[in-house]
Amino acid sequence: MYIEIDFNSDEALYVQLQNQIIMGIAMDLIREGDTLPSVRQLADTVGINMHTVNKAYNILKQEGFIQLDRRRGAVIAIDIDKAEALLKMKRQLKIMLARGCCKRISRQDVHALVDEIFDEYRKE
Amino acid sequence: MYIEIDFNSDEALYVQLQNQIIMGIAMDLIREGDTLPSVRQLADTVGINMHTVNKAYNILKQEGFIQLDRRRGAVIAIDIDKAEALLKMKRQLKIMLARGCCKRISRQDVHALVDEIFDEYRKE
DNA sequence: AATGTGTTATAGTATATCTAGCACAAAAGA
DNA sequence: TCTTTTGTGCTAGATATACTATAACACATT
Repeated sequence: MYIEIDFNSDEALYVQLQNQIIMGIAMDLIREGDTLPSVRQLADTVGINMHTVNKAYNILKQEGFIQLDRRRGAVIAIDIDKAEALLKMKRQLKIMLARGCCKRISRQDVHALVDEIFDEYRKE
Repeated sequence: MYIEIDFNSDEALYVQLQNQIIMGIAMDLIREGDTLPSVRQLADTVGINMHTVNKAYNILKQEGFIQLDRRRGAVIAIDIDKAEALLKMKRQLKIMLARGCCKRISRQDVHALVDEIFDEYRKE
């Protein structure tokens, strides 16, 4: 699994790390039980500071995507709190759809986008 | 149209202003041609600094939701660049759906959420 | 004993956010 | 005309966040 960082992005580095890892899980590039690189190793290969990686890992742990262990390092371990996840998604969708609505994006447009993206993710 | 600010939120004040105004447009509480309060007036009623309101207005202008005029103030004027809006939405959806996918949120769950939210917005 | 984990502490720099005050020109109202 | 209000531009300071840099710690593995 390759992780690419855009230093010119306005997104914080640790957020970019989070997103890449989460998308890696969704696309099945890494699975439950797989280990991520150590904080020092990932920091080296990406070219950023150890603490920035550590911050990303800690948030991922807090959000229930990985577990951190002194022996094994960072391990993919999804804590499925679907109700909580749905609430968060709804909050985000509310403002995203408001923006789209103003720009005349239809309900069908959104459904199409969702389907298109979902096709790249988990094949269940 | 009422605007409420949560000072305990982790969201920046100017972002909260943006979102409230955009949702106001989506819910048809304010329409094309309507004017928003002046920066000083809104700042007073909300209890924040003038420049914070000014920042929100300027971003809204840049994103094509309002026009700023010295005579009329801030006027709702949607610049419909649907293609651009779709691109932005897709970028956001990509990471949002990845998170949901990891938490076992199904395609149908998302469609239901989208419909539920859309019902509160523009009746076309 | 050496190495590799995550973890914590401290410090420094840079950027973002919010507030405050001032000045100016254009527009509106009395 | 006079006054007020408007958006705009500018500077400045306070606070928080982001990122980097070192260093050290506790634990497990080799």
